[in-house]
Amino acid sequence: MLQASEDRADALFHALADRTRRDILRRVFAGEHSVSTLAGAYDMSFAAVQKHVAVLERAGLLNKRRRGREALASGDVEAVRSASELLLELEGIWRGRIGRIEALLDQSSADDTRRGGATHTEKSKD
Amino acid sequence: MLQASEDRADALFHALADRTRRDILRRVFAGEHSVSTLAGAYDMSFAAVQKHVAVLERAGLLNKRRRGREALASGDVEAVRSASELLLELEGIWRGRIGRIEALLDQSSADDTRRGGATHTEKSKD
DNA sequence: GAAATATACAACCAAATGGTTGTATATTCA
DNA sequence: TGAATATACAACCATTTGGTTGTATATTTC
Repeated sequence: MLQASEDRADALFHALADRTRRDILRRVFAGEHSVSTLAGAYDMSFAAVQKHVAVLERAGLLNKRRRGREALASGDVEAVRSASELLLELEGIWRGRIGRIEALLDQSSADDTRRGGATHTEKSKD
Repeated sequence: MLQASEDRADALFHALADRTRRDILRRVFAGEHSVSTLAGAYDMSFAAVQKHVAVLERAGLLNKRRRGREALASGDVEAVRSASELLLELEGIWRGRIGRIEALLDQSSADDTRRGGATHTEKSKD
């Protein structure tokens, strides 16, 4: 489906909407950290932190690589840039790669929310 | 990090993490819309859309003004800018990491005695 | 004044979220 | 080899979320 783009936006912003996850992001953007190391930084169980890391990974905000028994996580700056572009797109500012996203959103918001989405590419049919 | 600041970030990203709310935002950034008009655009109850508008309003992403019996909503660019800055902060941390890596690579040939500091404003390579 | 319209909000419900503990499976180390 | 470590994941639980319907209150409009 073409709503994949909206699914991705949902996942991105949802992942960012938690302070623990944002803090994890700051750490993994500064450098690689194992899940254990990250878990040690918070007052919650290892499993809880592991779930936060999984949410971030599913949103594409971090990548994991394996080194022996540990999983090293590092931030993916491309996903952050995607989020930034989505914000610009909301304001109605279209530039760079956003033009490509536009075509997708144009259709997907019409499908997802019925009755045509709020695209700024005037298709006026009010 | 003040908790109020994190609360605000939570609210901002949470509000953005729903496709209906993002679609509402696109509309109210394009121009003022009454809650009724917005509600008419989606396949859900008026109350549901009203709640979405309330979430966006609490996050500061839109403002409402009263005109007679209707409430006109319009987007607040400042809130979107706040969200953008939060994302830029992450990118900035990432740039710092890249800067440190480059500094280390430089050092490996120079065999300098001095260890690099945490924050380097290095050239970005996009 | 009565009816229609626009908003607000409470109460309710199913599903998702953020946490927990427990178990299983690799991998490293003594 | 056996113990400790690192990860993964299932099952469970309380709270939040996104939707519903119903009711109340202004404001237009007829």
